[in-house]
Amino acid sequence: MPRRRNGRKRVDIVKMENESNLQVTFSKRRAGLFKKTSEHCTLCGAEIAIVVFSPGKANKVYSFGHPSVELLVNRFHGRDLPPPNNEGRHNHLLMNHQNVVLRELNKEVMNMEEILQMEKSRGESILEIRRSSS
Amino acid sequence: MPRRRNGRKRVDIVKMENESNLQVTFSKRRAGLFKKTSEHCTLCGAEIAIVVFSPGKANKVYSFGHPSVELLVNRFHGRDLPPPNNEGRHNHLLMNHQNVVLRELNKEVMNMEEILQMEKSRGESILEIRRSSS
DNA sequence: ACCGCTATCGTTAGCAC
DNA sequence: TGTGCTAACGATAGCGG
Repeated sequence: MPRRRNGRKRVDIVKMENESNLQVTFSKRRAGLFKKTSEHCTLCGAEIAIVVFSPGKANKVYSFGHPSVELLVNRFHGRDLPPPNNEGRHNHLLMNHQNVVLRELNKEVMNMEEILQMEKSRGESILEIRRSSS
Repeated sequence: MPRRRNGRKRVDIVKMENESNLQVTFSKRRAGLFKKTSEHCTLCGAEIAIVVFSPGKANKVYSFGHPSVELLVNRFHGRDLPPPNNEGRHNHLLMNHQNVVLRELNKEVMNMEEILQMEKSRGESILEIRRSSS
């Protein structure tokens, strides 16, 4: 007789509290994430770099990149890496780049605010329809 | 009368040949990948940077990073950024400030992503209710 | 090109070991 | 802690608009 199990339940996307569950979930989902990343590369011919730091004290690093993390990160920066010994120059370039990122993030926030507004009114209009058709 | 559709079929993980299908799949799977990445961050408190270049001529770049792609990539390279001279120190302080701003902005984006998701599923559940009550 | 739909496939939470 | 299982959940291929 096959023993009935409960199976999985929905899980809210909020920080997990239970430490040991968190570890298990971190491992499982990290594996899934890397698999999906690799599939995305192969299926679509996309070039992807991903770097994951584990939570907590361990703070181990896991990475995957095709063709390579370095190459893609350099291309992301739109330049070759500066010589690591020239600190001032390095920081200046980084700061310039951070300004760009800041600008882009701000744009992102603005876009999302717009989308959110649209979603809200969509929901409300549906409520309107329900109300008026009841 | 509800028309029966075929639904999805298994798909081998090999480079897709059909260009237009590839574009669609790239968009859909990229969205899924970023969602999973963001969920991994939130659920497990992991720190993740991901950079995706679209295939073909367009070669657009999509990225997500928490706290930020820069910070994580720098940590990945094993070089923290503390220069000791005055100018460097000045820049360093500025950069710390910018990192704080980046973190805040990223949090904002993530919060909004969450809210947006909730709004979306709210809309969908309302649609469900409408469907089942009609 | 983009969005909505849904049958089907793929991922994973909760257990048991 | 790690491996294996499976019901249930979530992602998405194939269509239609």
